[in-house]
Amino acid sequence: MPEGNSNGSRSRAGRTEGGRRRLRSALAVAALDLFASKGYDATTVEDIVEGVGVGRRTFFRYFRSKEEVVFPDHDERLAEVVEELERSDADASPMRVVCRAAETVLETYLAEPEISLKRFELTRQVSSLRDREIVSIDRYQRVFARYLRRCYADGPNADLRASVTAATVVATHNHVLRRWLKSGGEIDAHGALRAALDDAGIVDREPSGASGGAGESENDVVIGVLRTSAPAETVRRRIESALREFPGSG
Amino acid sequence: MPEGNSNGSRSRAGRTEGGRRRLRSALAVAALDLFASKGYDATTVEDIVEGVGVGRRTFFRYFRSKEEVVFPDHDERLAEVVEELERSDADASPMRVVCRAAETVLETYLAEPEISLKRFELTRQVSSLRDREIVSIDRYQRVFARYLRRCYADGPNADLRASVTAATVVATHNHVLRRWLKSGGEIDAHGALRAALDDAGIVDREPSGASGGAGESENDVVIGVLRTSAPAETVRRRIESALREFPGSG
DNA sequence: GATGCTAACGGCACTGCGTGCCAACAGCAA
DNA sequence: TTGCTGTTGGCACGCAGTGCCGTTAGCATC
Repeated sequence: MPEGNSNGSRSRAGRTEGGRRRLRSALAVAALDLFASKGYDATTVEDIVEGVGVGRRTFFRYFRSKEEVVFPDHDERLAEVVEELERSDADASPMRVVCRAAETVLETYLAEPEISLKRFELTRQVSSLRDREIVSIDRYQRVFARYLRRCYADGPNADLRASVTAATVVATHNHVLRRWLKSGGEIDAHGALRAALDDAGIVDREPSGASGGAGESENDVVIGVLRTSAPAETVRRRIESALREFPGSG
Repeated sequence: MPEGNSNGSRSRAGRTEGGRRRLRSALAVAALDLFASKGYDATTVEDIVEGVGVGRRTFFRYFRSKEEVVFPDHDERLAEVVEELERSDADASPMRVVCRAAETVLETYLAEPEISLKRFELTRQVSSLRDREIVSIDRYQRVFARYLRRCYADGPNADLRASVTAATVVATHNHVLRRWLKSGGEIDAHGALRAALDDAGIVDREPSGASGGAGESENDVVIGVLRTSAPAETVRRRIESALREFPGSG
């Protein structure tokens, strides 16, 4: 009789389906409450499960680690982004696709502001959680880079261009997210992201009339930045780099 | 008599100064050897200290954790970069300073190729070590961004520009480092970094004659990239962004 | 040479995370 | 009732990392 539980009444009811998500949620809520009240390090898994009335072993069946309870279903989120990239229109500008994906990521934070803000507070205080978040952000960046690398596959310096572009988009996303978090979720994050992507020199908006063909490009003005004293190779590279921003040329 | 050590003869010699570094090095070597031979996870701290003939407790006096033995004196390296940025010429182009710093970081890898390559092999196999490296790379990026933020302090969008530039430089550095590691340390990493920074559209080279003054800028040609259908605000931003690349205008 | 001080080391015990294993139990089908 | 499956709790275990204390080497001092 392993029912030697000091906790008398517990709904040991069979959780075939919906019960699992309820319990998972209950564990997460209890954990975050404790983390906020007595600190992350001072909170043991024992403390968490005690409040929910469940065994310590069960906790690790719902979360791989104590840290994961702070970033639940992060894998699913990442998988969603991967899927979004994979099913993206092959004709669309890769830059635009990635920017959309960044917007999707931002959306996951905006969808539940109170949780995001609470997590932000936690990650600010606990270094191990901060590190964990850095790692998950890097996962997104990797996924972006992989997608872009495929798009650029035939061009020169595909790998470098993909890495740099992914880094730029992610850095911009993080900048906006940070501002949103620091504002307590007040500012218009979507608008800020659009503006920031624009400021960062990334083409996000679809050109007004054209759909990516080369026919309308006569209206475009190409401007680059270089010195007349620069070597010819540099000039070539810079112009190539500039041309990449136009759809249909990548 | 807690000298109940099964290990009979051990040089319990007094290590006042040089002995510390020797022991630290011996521990690191023993650890890396074991990691390579029987795997990181399968190697316990007990195993490591056993070969060196030292107590388990002592290991943690030399390394804060089992992971740190793979990335020794990473904090010092970071501190060196911070110092390099702080004592940089205030008149120099911030972009150039950061690129130099990235070169310094690359140099720390090139200085001891066999260790870097061994560590690369380890981080490829062990996810926790990979995560750890991602975090330390992010530390550099943060330091770069902080420096650039100060330089851009008076300009518009200083924070965003600093973050994006830092991300770009770091991504470029990582790209080159990765290629160097994958080549087994064969390729010319320095040259590759210069070329990559150039490809990524970053101004690294000092202009041939001028020293950053405005007097010589008549020789410069300003070229940007935008669409004629873009709103006026976008045009203004893009031109501003282009002008930033010239020394004396940031 | 005896004494005291400091720094490093070894060992021990302890906390806490994460895991493997097993018995118990609910739900369902035959 | 019997068998099968999935979930749970408890238990034991390995291991990382820490606090504590006794011991020892090295050095200065009397």
